[in-house]
Amino acid sequence: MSKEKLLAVVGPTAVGKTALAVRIAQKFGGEIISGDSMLVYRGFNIGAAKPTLIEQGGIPHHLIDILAPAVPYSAADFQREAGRIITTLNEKRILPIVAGGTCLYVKALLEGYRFGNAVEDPAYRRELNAMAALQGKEKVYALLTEKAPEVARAIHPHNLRRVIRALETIKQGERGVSRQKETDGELCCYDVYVVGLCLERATLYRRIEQRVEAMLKAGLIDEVQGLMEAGVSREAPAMQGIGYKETAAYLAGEITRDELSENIKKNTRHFAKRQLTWYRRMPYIHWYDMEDGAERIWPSLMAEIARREFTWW
RNA sequence: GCCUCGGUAGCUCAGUUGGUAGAGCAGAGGACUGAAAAUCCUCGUGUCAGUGGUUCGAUUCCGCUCUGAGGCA
Repeated sequence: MSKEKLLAVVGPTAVGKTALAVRIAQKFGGEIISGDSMLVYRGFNIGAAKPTLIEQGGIPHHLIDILAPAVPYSAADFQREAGRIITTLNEKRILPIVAGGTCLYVKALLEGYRFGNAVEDPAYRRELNAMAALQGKEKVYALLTEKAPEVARAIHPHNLRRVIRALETIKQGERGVSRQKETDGELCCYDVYVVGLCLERATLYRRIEQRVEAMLKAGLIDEVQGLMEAGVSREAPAMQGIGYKETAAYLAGEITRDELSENIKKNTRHFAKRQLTWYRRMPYIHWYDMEDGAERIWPSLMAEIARREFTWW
């Protein structure tokens, strides 16, 4: 059985993934699947850099605006839903293009992570978080060491999130966090061409700062205020996104307007840096340098996609 | 002009009762399998403003110079 065809566009935040993906889709008759943990939430637009209808250029976009802000979403959810869409599009002979910056999501999809069966357990998470707050993270880690020492050894004691997830899987009868993949020996479980867009660090950071200024000018503060007035809690998953948590802090009077702008820029830079760490572990990415603009890379990119027979007609 | 307090890592500063120095932030690298825009780990040599002096030894004490802030005229 031959693998399903897929095109992926990855790269650090603010590098220009969205625009390029749309352009490829227009050229090859594709549809876009967002690989982004924030775009799934309705009402989170400016801060999440969600493409507007105009920016979507008439191309169908999947996995955007599918959830209310308080609904949890996960890498496993993404993997399952994106997988279904890819299958459907392949059957319809439409090129699926996954574009997005949530590296765990994209990597899990491409490499076929087997997430296991343990589901999120909000009550248990709350209990363990409370334990950490009262008695320290070490206490929770000690619990994990007691139940599964070999699982504990792979996780840093301070990394509460991952310690809790490990305990969650054990509580549901699994032996720790899965490390399995569905690919048998091969890197990716799709017939995929992965386009990576890159910029020099200094250029990337400059673009990030410009984009943050643009978001503030476009009304980010009003957007967040509106969401909070509509009842979205600061604890909602969607409010953890960069741009949102800082603006919520500003609206609560915890930071100044200058600090707001600086904090969003700083956190976005940190985020971009973490993304780049993921990409170094994805050796199948074909890198294209955006330093001189998208026009420069367009011809060679087109040639490569055509060569891969991503078009069926 | 005089007085006071400063001048130490890219930034904000601590410190050395004299034995050439360290935090936070920034920055860099890394981890990551159902919260991931999350969470977590590692990395700090810099004419201690300059220059004379005292001293075995000065970034630390003293003098002078430059420089910043404040005060008095």
